[in-house]
Amino acid sequence: MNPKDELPLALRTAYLTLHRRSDTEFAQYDITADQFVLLATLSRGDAMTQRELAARMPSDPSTVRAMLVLLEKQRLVARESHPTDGRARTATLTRLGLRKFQQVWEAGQSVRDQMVNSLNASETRTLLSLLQRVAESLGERAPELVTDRL
Amino acid sequence: MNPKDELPLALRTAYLTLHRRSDTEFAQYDITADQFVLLATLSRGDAMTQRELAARMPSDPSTVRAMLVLLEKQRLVARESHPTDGRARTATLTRLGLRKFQQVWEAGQSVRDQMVNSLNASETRTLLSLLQRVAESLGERAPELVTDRL
DNA sequence: ATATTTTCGTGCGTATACGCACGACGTTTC
DNA sequence: GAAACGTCGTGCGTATACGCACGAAAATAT
Repeated sequence: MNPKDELPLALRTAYLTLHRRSDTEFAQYDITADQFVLLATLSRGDAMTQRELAARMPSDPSTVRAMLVLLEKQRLVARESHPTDGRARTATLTRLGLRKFQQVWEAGQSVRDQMVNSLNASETRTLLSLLQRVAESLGERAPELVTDRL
Repeated sequence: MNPKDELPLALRTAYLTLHRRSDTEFAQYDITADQFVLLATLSRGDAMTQRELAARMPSDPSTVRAMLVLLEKQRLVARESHPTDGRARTATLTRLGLRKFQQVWEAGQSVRDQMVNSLNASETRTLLSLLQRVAESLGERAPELVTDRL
């Protein structure tokens, strides 16, 4: 078995393990791991359209909408109509949402610690960089048949 | 922002990107990326209990059950009662399921290629090894308060 | 200015991911 | 052998992940 062939499964395993671990850690704050990602994204650039938010997470716009509906019920985020674009709605953290995020960021510290406690600083940087490159190379459109001729 | 703090999001982004890419690639075979993982797991050790299958994927047993129900409808897997354990049911690839898996493995080649086309062989091995270590360190139980005393 | 095209959010359908509680069966203990 | 305990699969509930089709609004073309 080539390393190449194992890579997808290893990536899947690592992610799902992280996700489970995060979910259990955040459960005491009545928040899911994915909601944490959404809150974190909002906290680093408030008041963006749902689509922009989805692009940054990254996630599907319709998924983000469903999440926003739930988070809005909990008063953690607010959606307002966009000032200039009549189609769009912007999402922002409420004050409660910001507080919640700060709390949960603290709680997540233990997960991040546990995640890297088997890596040294240099390995952490390496892993980060390799993950980013993989995501980038996969993010590009599939190499479609050349259509220049048409 | 420390690399440590970005690592979880980078892992998430890389995995979700891979998952989306795989889903679109496998769609023409009427199969999802996760179903591919299940078939691949079965193909490397046929006739295991649902729980064993779940442990190897890795996934939740109840998730695996739902997937098996769907795959059984498509005649790709079969479930039989365990020969000795009256509780358990074993899952196996049908002949159709094996053929399907072989086809889809071919189709997945392009995804795996695209995934590593920005990495050289050494980097691929490094990434694989780092991912495995991260998964391992996260897989252990959360560092609970020591209970030796009790 | 009007017509075409693109973009935004919404709503619906399906598949995963997981937790939890239940009944059935196995294993262990006494 | 009977009772206690553990393990397997099932069924249900919730949250994500995504595709697709729709109407509304913006951007573009003519």
